Amino acid sequence: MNKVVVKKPEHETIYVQIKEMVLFGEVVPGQPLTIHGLAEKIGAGVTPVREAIRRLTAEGGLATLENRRVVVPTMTMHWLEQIELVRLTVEPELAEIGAKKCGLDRILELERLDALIDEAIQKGDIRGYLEANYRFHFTIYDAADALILRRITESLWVRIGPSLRVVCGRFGTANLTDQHREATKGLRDGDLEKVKRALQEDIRQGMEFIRQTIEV
Amino acid sequence: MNKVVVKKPEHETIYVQIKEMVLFGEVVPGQPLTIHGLAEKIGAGVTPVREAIRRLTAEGGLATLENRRVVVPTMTMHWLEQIELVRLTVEPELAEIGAKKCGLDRILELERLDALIDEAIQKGDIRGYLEANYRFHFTIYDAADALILRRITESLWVRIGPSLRVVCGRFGTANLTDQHREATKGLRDGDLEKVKRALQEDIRQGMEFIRQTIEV
DNA sequence: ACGTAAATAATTTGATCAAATTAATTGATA
DNA sequence: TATCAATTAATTTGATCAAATTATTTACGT
Repeated sequence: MNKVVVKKPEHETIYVQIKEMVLFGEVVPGQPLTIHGLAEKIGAGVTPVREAIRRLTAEGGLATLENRRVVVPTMTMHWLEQIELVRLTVEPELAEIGAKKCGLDRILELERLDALIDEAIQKGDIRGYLEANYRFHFTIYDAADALILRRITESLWVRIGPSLRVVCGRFGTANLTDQHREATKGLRDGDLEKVKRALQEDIRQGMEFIRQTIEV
Repeated sequence: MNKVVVKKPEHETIYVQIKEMVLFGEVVPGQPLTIHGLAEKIGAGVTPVREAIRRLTAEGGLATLENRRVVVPTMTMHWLEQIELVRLTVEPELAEIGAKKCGLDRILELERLDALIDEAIQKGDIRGYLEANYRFHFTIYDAADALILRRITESLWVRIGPSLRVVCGRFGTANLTDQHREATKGLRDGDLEKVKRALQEDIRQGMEFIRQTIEV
């Protein structure tokens, strides 16, 4: 009867917290972060915070300068192209595999998230939009049960999170086009190609938005 | 005149050390690693070792079990397919971009490494082969100057390092086919397509070897 | 005012240790 | 012998602090 509760180490939960700060636009490109600052904000010691930072840095969500300072990386055109290349390879693949395995419960969850996205767009709730959007995508991807592709994708999302926040601030949530309805319909109808195309289009549009916020 | 020497933090150098243990076959799939064990072996405190482990774990070179134990992951067929998919997308791309930018100095370096590879194969020097092979590939990739693709590729290589060591042990270095000569020739002649094809073939063969070591 | 060096402050870094967690061992019981 | 609980050992984890490193400010001279 034991092991019902597996208490996770603190560096694990801290990692998730900081990752969500990055993913959901609570930090801004170029923003410096200090270990003590994060530890205090989160209410934890510096040791587990350091472990969490190293982990997120390895995934590209943060970067350490030569000076040992930790910052939120700023997107460059060069990076954007690389990210788009891999996203367009991996995510439609993940979506196709995942769509095949999506049970009704997951489809219902996706429709719920779809509604959340619309609601957030209506309200202009940037954080809400970013979170629901993330959960929508990764609910499909998780169904694929493809750990490696999933982790690569996650490492690309932590890189674009802060930029998406800038996009929302610049253009407003109202202008965000929405391929989620198409994807959900494709799932309902078992039309895998439609799901795949919707995701491809979603990625292309998202990256294009970011491209427009990069000053030359 | 200062900043001539930027002293790197210990967790950085420890990270490199452990990564090379993984990349160059000094650890074996499934092998458990302890923080204290590594700290003692390396001659360092546990704190920087922990940071290094989190980083390498984020890249897939190590894995932490539910029990908080750190192990070298064992390859599965499922993972192999995902890794092959991404490798075949990213590495030929990196090779093509890199080949364009390869100066003579780099080509000479590649020919030197090519000779080292042959030598290691002759001697049956597994560690030497793995290291020279790694440096050969990443000398081309580094020329591409594409950070994101480079880091994705590195994260795939730390995943296959321990398996390659098994391959060498099983089949012997003598049976390793060698596409490096082809790639080098292509570089000399400015034949980018040849470089790309050689890399593709190299990847396919390497992954096929690993496939044969996975018990069903 | 301008640059530069010294002094101060802020931050990161690494060692240490007690507490928490997990693994291995022992011993008792059936 | 096998099983299970209790005990012991091993390991991870997180807080703390001094030292090292880097950033900022101050003081000084031109």
